[in-house]
Amino acid sequence: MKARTDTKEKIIELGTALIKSIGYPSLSYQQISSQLGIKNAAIHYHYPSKEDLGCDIVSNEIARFEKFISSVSGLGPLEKLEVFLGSYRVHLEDGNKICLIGAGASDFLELPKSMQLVYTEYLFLLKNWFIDLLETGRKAGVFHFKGEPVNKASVMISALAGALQHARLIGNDHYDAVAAQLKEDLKA
Amino acid sequence: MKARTDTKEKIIELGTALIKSIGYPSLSYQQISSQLGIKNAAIHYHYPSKEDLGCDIVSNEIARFEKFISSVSGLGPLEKLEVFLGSYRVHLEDGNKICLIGAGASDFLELPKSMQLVYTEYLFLLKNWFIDLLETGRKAGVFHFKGEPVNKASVMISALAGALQHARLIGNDHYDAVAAQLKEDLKA
DNA sequence: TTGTTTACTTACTTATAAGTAAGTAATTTT
DNA sequence: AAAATTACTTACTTATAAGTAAGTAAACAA
Repeated sequence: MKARTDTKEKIIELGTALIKSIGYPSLSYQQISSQLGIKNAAIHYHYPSKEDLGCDIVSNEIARFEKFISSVSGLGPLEKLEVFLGSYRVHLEDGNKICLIGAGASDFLELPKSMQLVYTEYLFLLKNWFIDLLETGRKAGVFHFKGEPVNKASVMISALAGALQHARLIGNDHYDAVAAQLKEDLKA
Repeated sequence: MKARTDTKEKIIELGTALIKSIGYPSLSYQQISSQLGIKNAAIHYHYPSKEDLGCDIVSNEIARFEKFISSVSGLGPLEKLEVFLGSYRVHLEDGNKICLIGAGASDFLELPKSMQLVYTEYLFLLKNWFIDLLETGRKAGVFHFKGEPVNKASVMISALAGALQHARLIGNDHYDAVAAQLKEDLKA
């Protein structure tokens, strides 16, 4: 097996899971290589530096989110929100992970500039999608809230990211309570 | 200077700031000792292991929060909320720190059991204070919201913790937008 | 079928981390 | 004044981290 492998994809997949579990600074080539049954240098072959790997992990997650956006583009505001909430909740059952943005944000000051830039791009993308969702939903009479969509969107994305984290300390019910209250608050 | 020093207090203070900046796993004895002008072993004298230091930092923050609770006990619900929001916002101006619970939560799976337990105790304390605040405020007709106080409190503490983190990526305005919207949502 | 590229492994370097043992000087206690 | 305690420093150990240089075997291209 010297050509055509899926090692690079496996590195990204496992690297993503590890950052969501333990964060970028605690992520080591050792953990990836041992779990994939390869050597450290094999990772360096695909990603010369840890920074390269980190950037590709975030970029990959952006691409996945863009696919998500397309895939729900035909749905109504309420259904879009439900799908998003569901995909977000998966983190909890999958080893009490947190979302990638939350993980990147709490390690932000330790990240290389290149990673910071990609993370910022990712959060803007997410926030804008949410703003549009709330704006469209309100115009359609599906969502009800005070103030500007941008401010409500800010509350919702930060509450969901924070809830995943807090759930680690006090249990998954905390996340469900947050998600339920956010939906309740959007009703008439 | 061989007796009666305030080195231990300085270690706690700087250690707290460093955890809020870069997180517990990235915190090193080296950074503390160099900034305080002492040697690594001096920290080990006061805190034999990093785990001891970590636990004391969180315990110390709990004690500080308990003092905060007492200090605002005479205020009305709205004033209590304002003081809390203000003290929370300080993190932003102070080198884009995040709150200690948020920092601990995102590194939770890397922490020793002893630290996890103290963090859990801290979050329960904070959440319960918030629940009581919302419950009292609603009975007094100051706050208005749907659902149970516990759920609204969950949203608010997670939104604020998440907002401090997200502000690192997209600017401090994000936190202010979250704080403003949360207050707006509590009005009649 | 020879040469080149791909996808690695082996073996190494350098840096930094937590932690420890032994020594020391000032202070405090007896 | 002597003994003990406090608050360190010096010097060391062990572990783990990212990263690199050189070698190798399979696949593919010419």
